[in-house]
Amino acid sequence: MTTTREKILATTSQLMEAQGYSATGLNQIIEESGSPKGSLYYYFPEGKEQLTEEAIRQAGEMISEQMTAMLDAEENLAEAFGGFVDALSQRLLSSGCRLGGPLTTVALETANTSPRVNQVCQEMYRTWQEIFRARLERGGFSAERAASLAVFINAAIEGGIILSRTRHTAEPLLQVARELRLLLSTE
Amino acid sequence: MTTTREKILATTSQLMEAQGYSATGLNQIIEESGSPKGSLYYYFPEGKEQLTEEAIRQAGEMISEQMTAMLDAEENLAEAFGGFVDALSQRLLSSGCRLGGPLTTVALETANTSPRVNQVCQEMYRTWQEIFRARLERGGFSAERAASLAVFINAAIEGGIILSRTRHTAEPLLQVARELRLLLSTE
DNA sequence: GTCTATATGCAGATAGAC
DNA sequence: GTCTATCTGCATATAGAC
Repeated sequence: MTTTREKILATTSQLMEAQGYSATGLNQIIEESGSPKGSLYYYFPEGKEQLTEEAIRQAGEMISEQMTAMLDAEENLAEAFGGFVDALSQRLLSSGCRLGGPLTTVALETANTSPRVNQVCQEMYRTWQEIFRARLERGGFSAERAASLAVFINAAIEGGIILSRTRHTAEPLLQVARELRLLLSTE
Repeated sequence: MTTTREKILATTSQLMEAQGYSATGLNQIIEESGSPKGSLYYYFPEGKEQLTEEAIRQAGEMISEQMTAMLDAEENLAEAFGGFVDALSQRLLSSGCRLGGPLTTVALETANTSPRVNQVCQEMYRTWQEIFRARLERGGFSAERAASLAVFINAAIEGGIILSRTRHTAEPLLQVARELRLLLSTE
């Protein structure tokens, strides 16, 4: 069952992923989700920031789950990460290079303007890095190396998303996948 | 001599780097630059998109020059790239983690909404990657490996900027610098 | 829970005086 | 070249009926 509240949240994260925070209006969210217009402030009385916070958290946690599942399913370390980034670029490609990174744009836009949204973005990035770190340590890296590499991998992926979305091709992100495979198999 | 036109351009790229495209209003640009209000549409008759295009190009080319200079000045390959990223994080830090990457935010925001701005962002990223590629080839990498690594390095840097701005610390970008040093000295 | 109507403000852009 | 005034539209948010 999909409640009105859930439809609003799903539409919000999708639109914000594609357009960013400022460019996404509440009217557009209502319209696109086909939700009753009066419901938005009923479910999210604190307005756009509250709505965004919840949407970002939900989208971030969905990625976390997919990430954990994929990294655990593959025994080989390099292939585990390579495969995960391949999956991301698949998602990017099948959306016409519009979707890619539910946090990326919003995190940048709100870093210095909305403490509330910034907080949840920090939290999500930390969660992802922790998942990476744990998998790297399990794959044989020392605690220290794993922690540093986790941040680096996170950065490479986010940057790959920027380049792919700007160039309207999955190629940059696929190159990131290839380089990560090399990096993790040689070390 | 700083003309009115130049002041408007400089203020635009600075504000957009910190706040993004949508969040930066023309009124704010006028106000902050201390420019005569009537001048904006005199110098940039095609409006916000034209202004942004020129501001992004100017800022991107400034980075290109600094990049070329720094990469050429250091003989050791790993240190050349490491030092350049260190310099970026220095810039980020001294702006209170607000500035960092004149393209990053704007490139994401306008990727699917303004062909004109998107075009110049693509152009600038290509230019940077070409500079990286040439330096990597000069440092001993094959043509093919250099091209692929150049994109990867570009991605890691842009992603490091996202993480640093989100977390309000230079640390992530500094970690990128460290990992790049490792990557380029072992291969 | 959902509706309509609306308050309020700022956005980008334009016109015309000087 | 610069200024002021203004058009038009959409943004977030709120009030109150049903």
